[in-house]
Amino acid sequence: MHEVSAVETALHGLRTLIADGSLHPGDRMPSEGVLSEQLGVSRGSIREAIRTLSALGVVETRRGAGTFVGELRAADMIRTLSLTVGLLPLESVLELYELRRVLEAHAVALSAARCDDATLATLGDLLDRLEATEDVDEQSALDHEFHMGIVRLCGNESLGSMVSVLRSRSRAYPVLTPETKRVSDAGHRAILRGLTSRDPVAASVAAAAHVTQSEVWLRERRPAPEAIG
Amino acid sequence: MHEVSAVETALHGLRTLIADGSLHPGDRMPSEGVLSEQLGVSRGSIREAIRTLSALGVVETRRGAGTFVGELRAADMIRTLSLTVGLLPLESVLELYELRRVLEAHAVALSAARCDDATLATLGDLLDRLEATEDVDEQSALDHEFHMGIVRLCGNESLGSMVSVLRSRSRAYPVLTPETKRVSDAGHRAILRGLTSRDPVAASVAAAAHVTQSEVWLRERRPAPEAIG
DNA sequence: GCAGTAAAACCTGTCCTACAAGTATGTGCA
DNA sequence: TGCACATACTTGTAGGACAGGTTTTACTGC
Repeated sequence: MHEVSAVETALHGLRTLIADGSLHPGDRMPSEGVLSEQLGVSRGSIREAIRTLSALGVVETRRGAGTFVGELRAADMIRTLSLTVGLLPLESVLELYELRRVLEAHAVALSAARCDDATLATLGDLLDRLEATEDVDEQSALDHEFHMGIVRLCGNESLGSMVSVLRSRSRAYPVLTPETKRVSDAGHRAILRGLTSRDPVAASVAAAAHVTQSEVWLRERRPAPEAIG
Repeated sequence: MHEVSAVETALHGLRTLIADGSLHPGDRMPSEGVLSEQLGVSRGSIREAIRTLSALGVVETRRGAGTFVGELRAADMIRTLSLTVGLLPLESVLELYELRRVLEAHAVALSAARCDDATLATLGDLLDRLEATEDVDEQSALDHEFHMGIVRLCGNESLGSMVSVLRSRSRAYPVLTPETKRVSDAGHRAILRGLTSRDPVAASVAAAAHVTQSEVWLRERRPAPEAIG
């Protein structure tokens, strides 16, 4: 057998502190110096373990104040994927379109049963502006706002977070041209009609078709990706 | 504005090396000492940045040999979530059941159109053994093997990885009793029938029902979770 | 007594050095 | 050619030191 590394020891210790209820969401963890002594590893190893948990959305460190246990919500942990999806090759992005299609369609179906008139009006305004503008950046921003505004209504934060991650990567590829934009605009209206008539199936089908259309455009054109902020 | 931290500098530098094509999947990265000099930060900061990327499944470190760029597949990055789902409270787990139901049902539908007779025979053997044994640990292992054996066939690694993550957490809750196991066994047979008849809809519906059944049992009993390895 | 301020204690962020331990490389001998 | 060994290189870990934040404490002036 091979020796257990110091960082693994630290990681296990920190995980246990959270898992066994010694630390609750929002609590401040013991300082790095104290943890170093308690777990019997150097402060550097403690810091590397904390970095790992921080990258995964489990803890959050504030300089000078301490390291705090996160809210331990699934949405937060899923969100951490957004830092890495930007490194995936086009092949993987196309693979993720299948996840996005299924999840976004489901989310829209849920939202169709929950949205109110005020929200529908807001979404309609977004589409009006989206159809009016010719600025590509503004189009992308409005498109994202429209879709995420719907997904946020679905009542499942994890689902919304996952869709957000999947969408963030797709946004890096500019597939909208004057011609494709007309089709895209029509797709948006179809989704909104489904929501307005509180028809989950119609809205869901329209969303799935919309995602699939984007995927087809991406497969056809395979443009170079733009950097993600 | 606030100064950019050293670790952020290192993280950005490493990310750029991968994103701009200087480093390809499988390549060995420059040593920590070289990176430290090139990016102008200490070796400790380089190590923390590498830890972050390692936690997110982007790079892989082998002691004495070096740090290597991962395969940059979405499935690998999704898999990193499995280290943290064990920390989620029951409330979040129930939220994730919705994702699992949608994704697993979709995966099973895809598998129904792709599976061959040999695989079906293997899956049938698994169910025979699952129905025969009374050992809880073996039941859990066989159940997992059956489900993942199906999901792996779906042809989308990301989807399979995501379902695997979602299932790993559910497995920590022992909801199987002699009574519920009979229902569970029947559910497994229904899924297998759908696969055998190459009927994606039947298989998908059976899978969704199976997941929902597990969720209902969990909501009713709310047992204490068992530690995940 | 109270408010405000200054000091002290504390915490994370960073860099440095040193060494242990694992891996790959190259060299020389048989 | 093939094997054994020494060497260089790489990651893993520990410890010390200080900078730059935040929180707490204590003190001063009113």
